Amino acid sequence: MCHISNEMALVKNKKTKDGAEKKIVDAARKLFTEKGYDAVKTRDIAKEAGINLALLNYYFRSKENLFEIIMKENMGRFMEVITGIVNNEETSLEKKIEMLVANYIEILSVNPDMPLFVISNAKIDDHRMKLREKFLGSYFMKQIQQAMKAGKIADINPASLMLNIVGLTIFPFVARRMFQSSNGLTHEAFNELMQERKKMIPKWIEAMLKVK
Amino acid sequence: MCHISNEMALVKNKKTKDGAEKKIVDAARKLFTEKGYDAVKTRDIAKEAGINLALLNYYFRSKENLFEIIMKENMGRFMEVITGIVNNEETSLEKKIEMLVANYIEILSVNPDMPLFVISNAKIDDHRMKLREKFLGSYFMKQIQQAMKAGKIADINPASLMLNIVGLTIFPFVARRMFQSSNGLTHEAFNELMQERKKMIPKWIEAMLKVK
DNA sequence: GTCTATAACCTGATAGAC
DNA sequence: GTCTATCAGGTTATAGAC
Repeated sequence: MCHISNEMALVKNKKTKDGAEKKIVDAARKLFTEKGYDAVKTRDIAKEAGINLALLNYYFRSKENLFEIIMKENMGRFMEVITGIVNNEETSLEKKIEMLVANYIEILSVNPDMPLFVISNAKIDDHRMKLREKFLGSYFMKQIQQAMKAGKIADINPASLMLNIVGLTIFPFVARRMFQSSNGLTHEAFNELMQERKKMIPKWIEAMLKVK
Repeated sequence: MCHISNEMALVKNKKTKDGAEKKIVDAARKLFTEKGYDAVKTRDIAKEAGINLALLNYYFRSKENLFEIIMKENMGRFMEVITGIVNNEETSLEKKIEMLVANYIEILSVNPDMPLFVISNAKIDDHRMKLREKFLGSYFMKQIQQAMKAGKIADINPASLMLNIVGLTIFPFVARRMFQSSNGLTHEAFNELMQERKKMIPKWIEAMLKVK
């Protein structure tokens, strides 16, 4: 993508980035993802980043701006993964479902608060609408429709199928806090459960696809 | 339920309640449920209720107090329904699943923002932990375990089964805003979709319960 | 670039008139 | 009971020194 001779310049321009700017973004990502926009104060971010409040505004001009950056980051990661899997013309239907589930769970195990962040932040409304289009306009959907015509799977509303795959996979993360209370599931037990579901969900989906 | 002669007294005691107090609660319910605790300002509630800010504090003393009332309202409705269904010793496993799904969807169709409210409000942490216990300690779970022993259904982690039922049912409401954008699903189409799912989810669950 | 100090604004809650 | 006015504290953002 770029010549070796350019790399030094790149490093010089963008710096190695363990400076204040990166510290602030890291702190913002952590706090916003955990608690949402309103609950996080710019002072919290500055403190978490170990820098001064004024510096945050020097780099990012406003709280809203900083939030926007984190949000795009989060949405982007998800979208990339989905798009890659869902438009691959080489893989089978079964493989796609398996990959979707596995990749979601992989990403979310590292960043379990992300779904709640995406879903519950009113500020996101503009950005998050593309998931549906990405799914419904994909090669994956073509495969589904072909299989339905061939009688290999039962008729199902595409939106419902999408809700089933995404719901079975993501819902546990969304509702995670309801089960991880003091006397509830430990962090380890939750992850174990999700690893188990990673194997089962594709099988469950297949079974569902045979129901008339 | 109550004698006609009592009705006048009731009206006198509790008032007809289209006074300020009810207006405030109604406004608070709407806004809190839609946007969450932090995003809603007491001024917003007062404005929505068409009364003055001071009156809100006169009746409810604090924002937190008012929130608590709404929350108990929301949690209460859900809990009642679940408890009733899940501990009924007369109904079959299949019937219970069907009733859980149908009742959830019924309640949520009227109040579609409720799940997001419950799930995403950090303030609720104390109250919401009982769902898991209610489920896992129920007669419903006994039936599941019996059926598993009898080989009628495949072995499944009880927590996973619960996540499947609740997830398939509730997730669409949680993620609703992602699909109901300008060029997305209309309100009517969404409700139609959920009515369809009301029929299908019990069948899907049954199919899943046969997967090894 | 980074800091301290402070301006400008927002928000929950109360005092006090009616 | 209901209102206007206002307080006390918090919060975002900026000015200005270094």
